[in-house]
Amino acid sequence: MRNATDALACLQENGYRITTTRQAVNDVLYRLKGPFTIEELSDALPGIGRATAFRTVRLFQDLGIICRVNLEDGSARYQLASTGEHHHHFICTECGVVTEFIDAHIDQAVNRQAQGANFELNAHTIDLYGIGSCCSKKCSTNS
Amino acid sequence: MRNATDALACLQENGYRITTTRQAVNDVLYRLKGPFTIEELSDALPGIGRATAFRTVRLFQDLGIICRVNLEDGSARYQLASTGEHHHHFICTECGVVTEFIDAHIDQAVNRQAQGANFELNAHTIDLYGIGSCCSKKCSTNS
DNA sequence: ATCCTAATGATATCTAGTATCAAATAGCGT
DNA sequence: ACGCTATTTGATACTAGATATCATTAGGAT
Repeated sequence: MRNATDALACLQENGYRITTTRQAVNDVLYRLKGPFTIEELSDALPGIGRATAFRTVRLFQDLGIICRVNLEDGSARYQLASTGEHHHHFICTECGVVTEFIDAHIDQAVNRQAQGANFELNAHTIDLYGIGSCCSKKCSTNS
Repeated sequence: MRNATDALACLQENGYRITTTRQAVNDVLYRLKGPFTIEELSDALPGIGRATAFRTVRLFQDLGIICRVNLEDGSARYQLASTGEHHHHFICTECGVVTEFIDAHIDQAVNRQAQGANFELNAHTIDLYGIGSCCSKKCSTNS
């Protein structure tokens, strides 16, 4: 899911209408880039109702255009699925920025653990919380 | 945190009073065993107010007596922290049972990944979703 | 251009969780 | 055992995040 038009094509392919609302949401997605709450998205789209913001986010999520990030406290953020692929998250607890990463070693270790426990693995989430490079400069005095 | 009385001792050690309410909550915790929502806990304790159920769960969580499990959909469940230690979760998407596990290999890989990305890691959560041994027998026909 | 269905927005509602505050009570000193 | 005081509790109201309802709007096939 690279280009802004891909999302629209994806809508069409799946039998959903390309409405001005969905185009507007899509535009904002590609402008925001970072993780956003639905409130933020809704604020960025004054003409669009809250319910529709939620509906559209859910639709885009179902279509794999955006992915949900669960924060430590249970609150949700969303962002463009930069890769449609499987990935994990660095979540900066200072500024909330979420960075995706892929790590084959971790995935291997996870798969081995699941096999060893006779667990039929369908999905897994790995979220790392801490201070990212985005904020570490400011925090050079801690610990 | 093995015995039901340990939780009460833990309360006392931390300067919290051992009230009948907290004892009742503690009893239910040890009876429920599996992961529960606060509503379920509240239902199991008719005499105890909703607000107190939430308060007590939070307190027990802060004391490490129970741990919070974030489900895929963002909803929260709680269960006895079988180890006070760092651990991860197998979450059975059939029956909702959560099993804890410890895996040094995964933790190592996570730490390496964080170091490589110049990310000051404070915490991480790893949740595996799939069919556990609790349910795999019933599902022997799938895939 | 017309028509039908999907999508939208306003609103009400729901759920999870927190704040408030008066009443109850744990547990201390005596 | 008794009383005192700070902690805890329950009822209630409230907030935030999200969904249901439903009349209106608009996409897009014809």
